[in-house]
Amino acid sequence: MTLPNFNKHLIEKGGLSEEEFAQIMPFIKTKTVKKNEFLLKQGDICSHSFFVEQGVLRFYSLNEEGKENILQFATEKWIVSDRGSVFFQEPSTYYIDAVEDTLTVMLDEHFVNKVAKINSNFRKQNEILLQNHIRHLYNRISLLLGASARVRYLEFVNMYPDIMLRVPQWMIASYLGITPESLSRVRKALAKEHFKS
Amino acid sequence: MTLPNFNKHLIEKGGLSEEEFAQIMPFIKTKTVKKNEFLLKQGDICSHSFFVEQGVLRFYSLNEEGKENILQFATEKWIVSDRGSVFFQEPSTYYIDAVEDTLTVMLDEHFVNKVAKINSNFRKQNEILLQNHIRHLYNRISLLLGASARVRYLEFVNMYPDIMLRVPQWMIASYLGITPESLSRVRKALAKEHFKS
DNA sequence: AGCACATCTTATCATAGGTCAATGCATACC
DNA sequence: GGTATGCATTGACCTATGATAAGATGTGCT
Repeated sequence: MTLPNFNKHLIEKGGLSEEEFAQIMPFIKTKTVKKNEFLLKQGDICSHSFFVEQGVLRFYSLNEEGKENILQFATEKWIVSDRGSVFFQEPSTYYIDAVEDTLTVMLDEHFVNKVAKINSNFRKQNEILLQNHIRHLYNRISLLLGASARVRYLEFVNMYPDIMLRVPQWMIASYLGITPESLSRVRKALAKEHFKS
Repeated sequence: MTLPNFNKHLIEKGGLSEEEFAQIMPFIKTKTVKKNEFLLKQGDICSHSFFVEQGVLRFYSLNEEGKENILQFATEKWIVSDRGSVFFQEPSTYYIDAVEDTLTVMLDEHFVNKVAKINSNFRKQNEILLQNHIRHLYNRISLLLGASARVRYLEFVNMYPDIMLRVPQWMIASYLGITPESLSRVRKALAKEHFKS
């Protein structure tokens, strides 16, 4: 099995050489999930992070009334995980399932350490990704605190034009914290304005 | 100058011994900010993280219309920072100022490395804090996506009863993503219900 | 081809929360 | 002691978004 995206990621973002990547390959496991199948359910202990080699995943929680709140999408070269659950070995309160048939690379809690032994830069590179992740989360919180549905949508389209095209609209609505109907209205209004000008 | 909270934090959460802590002390710098003074403004490069020894800080952004969105409060033993700005040495888009007169310990980007040299567990402990932080952010996003003002307020009170008592109500409203008037109404409704029962 | 099911749209109505303005309290300041 | 300032509350009104329900469109499955 060849994993071109995983390879690229570790080389470009992880700072590894081709040879170092080859050393890692024997240890890695992959997992395929079909559309709508789960990688993680509430109550499970999340034993791995999932690198998306090909496909789309979603990471979400359910509130008391059963409403889904989508926290994150992941397309190629993204990593999703309930980090808390992996790290602390506690039951997760989240779900991960596949939006499309997806091929993932399973990364266990020792993955970073193992790779760092091969190339010590990797730890640093990994920290960069973590810090960037936190930045994104702060940015997302800012938007949720202060911006209208319309602005949130525009930001989303701007930030993730690719995801726009691959996930159904009602999931985007969930990611934005609005109903599908509201998103439909927002889009209609935007289309109208655009047409006028 | 003695820093009992900083001491406790590094020993209890960082896993250091008293002796190791003593080794660190010579390198640390503190900074005092009066109420309403700034530690960071938009456009600055955030050169330090700030550990709160005594007092309360707030971390916020301003949107285009000048509305403040409070991302975080920090009381004793918390660390605030625009991590992205510290890490990547880029201008921040955030503000940090003092809600009360506050004594902080300034931690530069090498702090973790320096301490890790003295006690190698520290890196791990630090990662635990980071992971916990991410967990909190996810939880916050879930609430903002799916919960009413009332539920968000109740969660806040439950999670941070101490902060409740130390910051003005309009700041809590900002943290919750609602107006002070709305928060006042939510509180009124809750008080009424409580009285009935 | 035809049916079942998903998704998206549209319309109507309901409501949480925003906006604006006035009032009442504290507390700091002169 | 009096005045100014910041904060919380309240009321009247408004608006964005939610809820519900009914089509419209599309797409996979048999």
